Amino acid sequence: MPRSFLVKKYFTTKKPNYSELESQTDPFSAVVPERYPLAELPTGENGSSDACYPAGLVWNVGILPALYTPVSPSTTSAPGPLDLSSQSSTSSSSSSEEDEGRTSDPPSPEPADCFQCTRCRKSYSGPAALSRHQLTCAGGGDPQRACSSPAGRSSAFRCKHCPKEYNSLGALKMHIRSHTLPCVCTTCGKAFSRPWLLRGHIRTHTGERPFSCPHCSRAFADRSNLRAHLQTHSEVKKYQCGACSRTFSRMSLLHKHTLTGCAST
DNA sequence: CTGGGGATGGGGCCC
DNA sequence: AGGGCCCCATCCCCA
Repeated sequence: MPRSFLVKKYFTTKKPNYSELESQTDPFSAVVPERYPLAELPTGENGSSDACYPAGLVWNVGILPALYTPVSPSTTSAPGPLDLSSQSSTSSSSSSEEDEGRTSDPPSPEPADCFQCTRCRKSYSGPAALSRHQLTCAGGGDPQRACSSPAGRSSAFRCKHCPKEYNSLGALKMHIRSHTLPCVCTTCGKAFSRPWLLRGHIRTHTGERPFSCPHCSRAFADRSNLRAHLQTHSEVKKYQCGACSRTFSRMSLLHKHTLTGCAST
């Protein structure tokens, strides 16, 4: 089943009031227990502006139901592309090739994306999209691949915690959050790089499950998990074994299938 | 062993 | 320019 049921815009209303979550200089020292090791905290310019969660603030989950509406999938069931054999299982930073398989939207046989990044070779449909991409393009985020073009290589912004380099301060700041983990759960002290990650985590405490399956009674706290679940309702699943044509709801299952020995191989 | 759910991380894009 | 969201990917665990 294609994920044409995945309507892109579920949220028509605006988000939680993040002004509540303003600057806390060091949320970790008092809140985070030892069992949640944190990356080394940067001082000054990098750390302070990244804090998003004031000590003592507990998310008002009461506002969430109004913000998250259940998925209302379309009922289209045209079989989608299943050949995902080129997907990598190990790389979390998608390469340009992998990026083309990231979505199960029907592939355009002749991509209209004729604006190509000279660094990472990703294609975009318009100059604006390309321009936006190039603000943060570091060759896919992989330092090994970053801006290999001699002319294009600027690497003006380098993370001081790891080898990653970025071409914009904004991209670097976002990356640094993965080191500083400024968003701290006041319930358990676990820290996250982004507010929405924390929000999802807090649902594990509250039990809130705003994403309901339209085919059964199950509900999920996370949209991605609902999406994975919806695969289980589909007869033809997204990931197909190239050898035996058997389909799987998850790539990990397909991987297991191939590794443990597909009967057709 | 397989399939599925829970939880989480990160890049890209939209506003 | 930056915040926030979307989507994908992956790991872990359990039935």
